[in-house]
Amino acid sequence: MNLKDYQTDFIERWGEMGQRWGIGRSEALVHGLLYLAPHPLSAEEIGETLVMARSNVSTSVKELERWGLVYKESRRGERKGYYRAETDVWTMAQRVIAERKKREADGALRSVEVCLQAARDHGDPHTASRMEAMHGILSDACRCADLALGCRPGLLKRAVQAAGSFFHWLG
Amino acid sequence: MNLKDYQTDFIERWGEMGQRWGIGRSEALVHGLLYLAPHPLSAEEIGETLVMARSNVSTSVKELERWGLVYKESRRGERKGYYRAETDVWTMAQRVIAERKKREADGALRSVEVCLQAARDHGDPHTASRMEAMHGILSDACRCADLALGCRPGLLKRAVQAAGSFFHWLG
DNA sequence: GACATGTTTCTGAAATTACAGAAAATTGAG
DNA sequence: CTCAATTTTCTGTAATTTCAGAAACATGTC
Repeated sequence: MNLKDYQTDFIERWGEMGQRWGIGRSEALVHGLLYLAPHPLSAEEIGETLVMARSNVSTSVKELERWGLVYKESRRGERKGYYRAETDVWTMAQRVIAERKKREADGALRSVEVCLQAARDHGDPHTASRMEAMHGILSDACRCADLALGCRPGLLKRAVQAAGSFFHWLG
Repeated sequence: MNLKDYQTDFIERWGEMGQRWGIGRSEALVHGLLYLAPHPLSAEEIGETLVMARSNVSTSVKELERWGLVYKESRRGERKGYYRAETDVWTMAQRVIAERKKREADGALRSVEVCLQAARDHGDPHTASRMEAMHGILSDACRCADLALGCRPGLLKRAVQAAGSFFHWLG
């Protein structure tokens, strides 16, 4: 695929940002390209366009499929796979929230639970109370994330926009 | 400082988790220790307890101070500095939100704005519309974060807990 | 001023991660 | 089944990141 300068620019910046969002650089580049592409692209096209090894493209699209940010399409009479990005940004947001909750909150919550139990068993109220506080906020955050994940993207959008507008209105 | 096994366990798990939250491993270890510690600790005590070079402790506490997760205290008649962690978990949450918004959202928003302008200037409506969608959700997310950052920790707590309870009540 | 204590910056080594290319496996067509 | 087109896994190298220790820098005491 032939990219304009400003598209290349977007994709590269997206690659940078992706790393901060917990997506690998290569994956983010592929995602950026597919997000802009008007048609699904084959692995070969992706690799050529981004000057990236095929193996790397393969790993990246697979990971993006796991996130739910990219879909593979097959065309009859062709064995080549074509990839397209999820283009609904609120659905994308849910996919990212889901993945990050799993990585960042669920694990932490379980760890704190284990340690909290140990602190209680050893009769250490100070340590236990610190851990309780941490446990409390982590489980609140998880419930909040589940709330965002349990609704249709359109509802999430309205909720977030309502909250934002309210804030804007406050000053 | 002498740690119990379950405290060491917590600190190590915290070190692991911290990395996923955008805090370096060493920094997270130091933070975990200070969060559990009943008294402020000196750099030396921190280094000894965690078996970590002084230089590393210095860098870590400085970075944690920058996040607003750790405070330095001086005692009169002593030149040694003592460090204590912020222990209010909702204040901690705000500090983390603030830092991550800065890293993850603000930069992305500016990048997308630049690219969107370029796409419009080149008369490319498809690319522009994709970028507009992305710009929209990023600015909504920023407003939402500002909402969480602009209130006292107690209010944030109530809001998040209310949202969570509502979800819980839904099933 | 000289000295001691505590802190920060610099530097290089070790560990980790990212990725291109090669090799292996899979899949569909005929 | 056989062959060729794709995809995936494996492997070694390059780049990045992390961090201990050394050196430089501050700060306070006498």
